[in-house]
Amino acid sequence: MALSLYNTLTRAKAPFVPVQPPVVGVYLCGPTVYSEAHLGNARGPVVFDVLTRYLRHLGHTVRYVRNITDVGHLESDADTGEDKLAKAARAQRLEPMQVAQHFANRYRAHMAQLGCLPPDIEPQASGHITEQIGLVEEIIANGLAYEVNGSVYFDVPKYDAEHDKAGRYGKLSNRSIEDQLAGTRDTLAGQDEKRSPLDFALWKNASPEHIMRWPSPWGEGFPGWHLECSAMSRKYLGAEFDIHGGGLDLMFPHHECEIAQSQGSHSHTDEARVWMHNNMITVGGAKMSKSTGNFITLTNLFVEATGGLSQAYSPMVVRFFLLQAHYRSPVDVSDDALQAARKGYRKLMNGLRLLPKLEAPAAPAADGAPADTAAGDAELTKLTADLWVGLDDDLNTARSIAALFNLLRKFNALATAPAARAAVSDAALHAATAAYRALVTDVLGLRDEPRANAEELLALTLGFYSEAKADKAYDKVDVIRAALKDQGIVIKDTKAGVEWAYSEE
RNA sequence: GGUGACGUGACCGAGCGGCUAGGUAGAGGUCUGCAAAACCUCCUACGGCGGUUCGAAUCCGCCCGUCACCUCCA
Repeated sequence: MALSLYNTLTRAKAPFVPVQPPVVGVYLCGPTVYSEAHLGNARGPVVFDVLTRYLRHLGHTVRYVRNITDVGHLESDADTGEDKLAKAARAQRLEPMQVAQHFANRYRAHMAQLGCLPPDIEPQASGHITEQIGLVEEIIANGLAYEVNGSVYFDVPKYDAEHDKAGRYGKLSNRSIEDQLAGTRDTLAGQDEKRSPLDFALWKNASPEHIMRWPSPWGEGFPGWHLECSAMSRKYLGAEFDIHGGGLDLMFPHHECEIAQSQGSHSHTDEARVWMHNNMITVGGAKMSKSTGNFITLTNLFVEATGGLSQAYSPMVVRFFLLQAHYRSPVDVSDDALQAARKGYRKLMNGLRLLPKLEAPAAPAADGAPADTAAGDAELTKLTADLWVGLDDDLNTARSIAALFNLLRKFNALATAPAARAAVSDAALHAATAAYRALVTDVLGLRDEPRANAEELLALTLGFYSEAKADKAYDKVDVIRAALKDQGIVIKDTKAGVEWAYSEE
């Protein structure tokens, strides 16, 4: 079976076929780095981390691009038109880039904790002003944008009329411009400069107090809301690449505008063949969102009981929790759900620890006769094949995880019952253990999080050492000394008692 | 108002017309110095009302309820 993905553009699942095999280009809309990331911000990166891992597992060469937005988006409710980064910078008396760097560092650290491999390219909007200006010029050259007072706007109605065939404005989110005109609010600053309320800014003129500004053919200003992703994805992945991802809340207007910019530039493409959108994380049934204050930051979640939860939850538990649901379903966070995820995750890790034991060759039968393993092997092979069915079906990690538990039950039975072990061949079992390990660690990206405290284990060992010494059981004493020395630890018998130090050898 | 989701057993969560989802919790059992883990068995389901069909959690209609987007947002 082959990988199928749900494409928002077509509203259907289709087998995934690379535009230019063997390379697969994947772009994920990254964070705006002006504040702490919350749990909701983690879902997309985790989902697309699994996607890129799985594509690589399938043999594709992936170029995974995830941007950092460090050119602040405008605050919707700020009458000054101040952007988020500038606002955060002013509040903390810092350079905007200092704010961006700080939160970008924290974001990367959090993503690493969550087991997300770093993207291959992590472009920053501020480093691609030239490309963005170039894109605006292309759109102007095509007659689909106009300048007013140093700002440039995309002409949505004109674009929509001209692109009847290539795809009207609203093709991604399934909206018509008529509907949108009926429901438009006109509260945004600079609205009066637009020819149509649907038009969106490609370039904004910077007011004198605006700190983040760059020179352009239209004067000093800063790029529009949606421009960076179009410019940077094209630079690093080409005018038409494979997969563009992001949260469902980015579908409109962000991704819709990206497509319009791409179609309206010299690219004339939908930017990506496949558009994928992960659903939202909710708390108490309501979407997690910075602006409403309804969120749990990753920092808090990882280290303390927060947001009504009974305890902190480790990054791997959180990752497992997210993957236990399908990415297009909403996920509600609750203490009960996280508790269940914690136990399930540990069960899976115990399975990982069981594998080496299973990989030992089967003991030969007492009578020397070869065992009949046909039935046992068939069952094992079926359980193993089932592991990938879910992932192939639009990255249904929930189903693959269910299959893992089914295989794990079999593993546990084999590990405790010699008769059952004899009923399967080494080859079939090895294939199964290899698949389990590959799915858990390589594709789902779940790793063991040791919970034991090394210092406490050491203290326990030193207790046994002291007892053995008191008993003059020097054979035990020597064993403990030697074992700890292998770990780089030396035991020191001092007048004050037993102590330890790092071996300096 | 427009667009789009969703409502599954105590909790979470798969399911895309017939065939065990899975995890957690609960009950009983095997094992066990105690305990844990593991294994076996069991227990609560498909919001409501109609319709299509030999057969529906799964398709259609209506109703009730929840949510998201239409403004920055993963």
